[in-house]
Amino acid sequence: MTANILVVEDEPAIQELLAFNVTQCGYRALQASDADSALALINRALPDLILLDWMLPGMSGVELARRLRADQRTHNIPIIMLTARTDERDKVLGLESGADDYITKPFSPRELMARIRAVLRRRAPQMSDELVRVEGLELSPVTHRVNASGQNIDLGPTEFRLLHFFMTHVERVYSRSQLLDQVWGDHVFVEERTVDVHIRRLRQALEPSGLDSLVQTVRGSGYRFSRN
Amino acid sequence: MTANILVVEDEPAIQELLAFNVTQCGYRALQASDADSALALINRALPDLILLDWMLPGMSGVELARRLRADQRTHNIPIIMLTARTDERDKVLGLESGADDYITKPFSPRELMARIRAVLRRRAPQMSDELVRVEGLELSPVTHRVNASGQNIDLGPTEFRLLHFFMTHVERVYSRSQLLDQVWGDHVFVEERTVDVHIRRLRQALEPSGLDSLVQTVRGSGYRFSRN
DNA sequence: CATGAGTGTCATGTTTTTGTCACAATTCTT
DNA sequence: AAGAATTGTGACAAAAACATGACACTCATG
Repeated sequence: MTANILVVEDEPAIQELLAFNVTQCGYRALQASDADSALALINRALPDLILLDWMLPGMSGVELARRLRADQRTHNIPIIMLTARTDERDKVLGLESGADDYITKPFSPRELMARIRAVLRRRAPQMSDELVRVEGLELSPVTHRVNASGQNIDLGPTEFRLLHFFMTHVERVYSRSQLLDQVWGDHVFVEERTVDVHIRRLRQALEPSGLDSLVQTVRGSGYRFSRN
Repeated sequence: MTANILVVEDEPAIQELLAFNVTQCGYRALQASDADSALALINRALPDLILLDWMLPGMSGVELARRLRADQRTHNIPIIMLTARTDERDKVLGLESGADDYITKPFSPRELMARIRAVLRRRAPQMSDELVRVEGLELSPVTHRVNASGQNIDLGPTEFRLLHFFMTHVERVYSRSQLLDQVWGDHVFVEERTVDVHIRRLRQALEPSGLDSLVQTVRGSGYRFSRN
């Protein structure tokens, strides 16, 4: 879920600064200090975004950007170009390099982050915003509402995600740790029994509509969402 | 249904490049190289969007933008400002002059297109200047007024845009960053919490009419405008 | 140049959410 | 049936999310 961001910058201090800011914001930072090792890294672990320094030893950032655009696999990885200064000469090159955004040094971390988020958001594939229906239950990711045969049901964020997951994965049994991975995220450290508590809260919320029986416990294995 | 885009740029090479990219993307391109001929063209064939160079011989781009905003008919034509400068003060100026977005040279065609699409998309659902009515609330984009069952409500510019956006996007939940994109513009670097403050100001303004309950907060997700 | 409106940010209150635990209830083993 | 696992429940403290009020800054206007 967290995006991988590749930082390509030859000056160690700036590279570190960039990587720091990136990780600080919850992204994973990959680092390269020249175009060749960047290419190698890109082929190995396709990043979700590339912060690319304009000037690099050997192959320049512009050249690297061109190559990435030429390759089918890397064709639509967004690139944010880092430039030291905006001078006329660079303008012409910049128009064709295929970068998605530019940022000139010196830059503020906030501006950098804003641009990263903006670019990622633009690229973000639209999630399945479809209305999910199961057995008289309707959950709409878009409006963030749940209702059981007309009656509105309100849930806390976690219960909402949990129900959403269940409704899109009916019939199948999930262990507590699987649910933690899927609903909480695979990086969080919480007790497995916490799942029980949220299952209970979900059932409690569904109770007035009588649909709480959809949340079934499979002793020794986990939970399942299903009619029957 | 293809949109007309007016390119106002004095440097012939860049003008051509812009026009080329614009048509390449399926839009119709109109061209002008100074503010006066731009005005003439605008009055003749109202374009759907204007790409406006910051620096122009004679009347500057900023001045032209101001005039367009002052005129009833051109008041809501979206403008994307093209600027060579990158410092914060100019950015603010550009925005307050009424531009919907701006882009600094050097820019890539990709970036330009992304912004054009973004701006057009933003404008599209709002259609014309029709009076918007929701649940006893009336908002008129033309007169820039809001009233709740006869009682006039006055709002600051930001609250007005926020309410306008909400009224034309009822029921759906928007995250703070989405609201920043939609109401502020996706290039503005402001704290996400700023949204909270403006939500509060909007609620405060709606309170006397009791309609403040339409602005709902969805914990962990954002805000929603809706009855219920 | 003072004034007042409009904004963005911050510090501080308030409310909700959440993870954990202790203990009750249930089911399974022997 | 007793004991061992396993799951359900209610309570609670800590954390997170949100609301609110204050303040500084900018800018157009008089």
